[in-house]
Amino acid sequence: MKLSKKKYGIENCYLSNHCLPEWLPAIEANKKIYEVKKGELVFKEGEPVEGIYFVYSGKLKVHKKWASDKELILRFATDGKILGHRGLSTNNTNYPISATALENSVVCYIDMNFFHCTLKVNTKFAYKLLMFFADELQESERKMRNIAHMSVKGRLAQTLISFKNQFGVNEDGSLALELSKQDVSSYIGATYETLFRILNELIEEKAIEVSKRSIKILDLAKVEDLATREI
Amino acid sequence: MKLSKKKYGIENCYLSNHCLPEWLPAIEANKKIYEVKKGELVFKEGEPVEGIYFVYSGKLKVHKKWASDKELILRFATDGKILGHRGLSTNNTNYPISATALENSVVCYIDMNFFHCTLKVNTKFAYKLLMFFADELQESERKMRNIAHMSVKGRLAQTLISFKNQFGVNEDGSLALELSKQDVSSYIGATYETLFRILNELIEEKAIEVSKRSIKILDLAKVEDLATREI
DNA sequence: CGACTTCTTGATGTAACTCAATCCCGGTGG
DNA sequence: CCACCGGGATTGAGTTACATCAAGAAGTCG
Repeated sequence: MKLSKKKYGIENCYLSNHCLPEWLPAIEANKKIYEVKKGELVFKEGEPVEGIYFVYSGKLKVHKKWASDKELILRFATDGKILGHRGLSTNNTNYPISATALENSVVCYIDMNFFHCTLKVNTKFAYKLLMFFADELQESERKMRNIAHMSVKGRLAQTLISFKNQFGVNEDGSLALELSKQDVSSYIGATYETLFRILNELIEEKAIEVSKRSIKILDLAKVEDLATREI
Repeated sequence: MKLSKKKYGIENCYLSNHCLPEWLPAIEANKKIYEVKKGELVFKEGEPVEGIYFVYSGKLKVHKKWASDKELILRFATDGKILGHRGLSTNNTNYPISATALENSVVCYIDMNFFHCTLKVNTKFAYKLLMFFADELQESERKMRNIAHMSVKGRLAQTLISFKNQFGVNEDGSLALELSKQDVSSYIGATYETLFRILNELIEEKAIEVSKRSIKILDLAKVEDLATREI
């Protein structure tokens, strides 16, 4: 991860979009823009929290380690999203999770001290962020219940629906998110092999179509049914 | 759940503890105190969000439904804690979870409109709440990973440790939280029978002692080991 | 073209769920 | 006071979904 030499504005950034206009110059003065290569780590679980990141472009995953080679992917972040906000806490000073770029990305870094100032000065932003956190918490707990009680097939169906909603589809109808099967399985909390078998089941049922790194939903009703029937 | 006739101050309440002193009269004027009987619902998943609650006394569980008879308990709330803050969100206007009293409790209700005002006026409180949400999110994601990858035994051990930290122990060393086995199993995301067997294993290993509705940790080192070894 | 991931599939193991039977205990009514 | 009842606690047996392991096929990159 290295400082970008190119100049980036502060247009497409959660922070600047919700701040007071008079605060923008301060942000401009304090931000740092980093270019992150595919596969590169933005920050790592256990490291001390130093700042917060806003995604300008690219795709990243937020994940929590497990044993030596396992992980659980908690969410994916694309442009306009926040990264590292889980480190926002006074008593816990280390990142509880890691963030890794899935493709070459550009992120905007804000020092934590300055960010805390921002929060205190921009009450509207703080309010906005609070709502964002409430949503994240809801989503997190929904996912937790699913992992606890739903079958892998149901979770996969839910994941497909949420990918569709979050990232949309390409012209050909495939999900606009290229993920390795490895990542998908880490996201739904299953092994690679299990995911593979379940994908095949769905293909046989003509519910989806898989090619290379992309997935297309053929029978949305069926997938939606699978995603909700067990709840 | 019915309005309390008794007068309650606003001392032991997350809201009043973190607000501007000059805002306290407004809170006083807007609060409603409810008495909740054991087993009674404070609010229910799916219902429209109308307000937020602060626990004065008692113990409650926050849970998410599943099928007809299953549930996942997300957390327990005792005095000083917040309830219903998951409903704090502009786009989602229904509670994503339910809250039920485990024993007779007293809660303080604040209308959501007034609460939003409070947030806008009391920036320090909003900030405090933001930190609280960050912590909740961390905890939620830690628990999610555990449910995804940890054995029931490991999760139980973690749960015992966290109960000890959150609720403390009685003079006799037993956890100061009386729960039915049903509730414990819903909290760790396992069935009643499985929990029972695992409890027995731990008893045979002389790690814990169980009587009626209380649990005592005998061998803390062992429980701590179980709680961390798989991570 | 060989080394090296990533994919695919089968075989096997097992933790945990499910269902059902029995046990235990407190309450209730005769 | 005791027999009876009901519901939670306990235990057992069977089933299943999923993980694990292993090994071959197929891309892919120098």
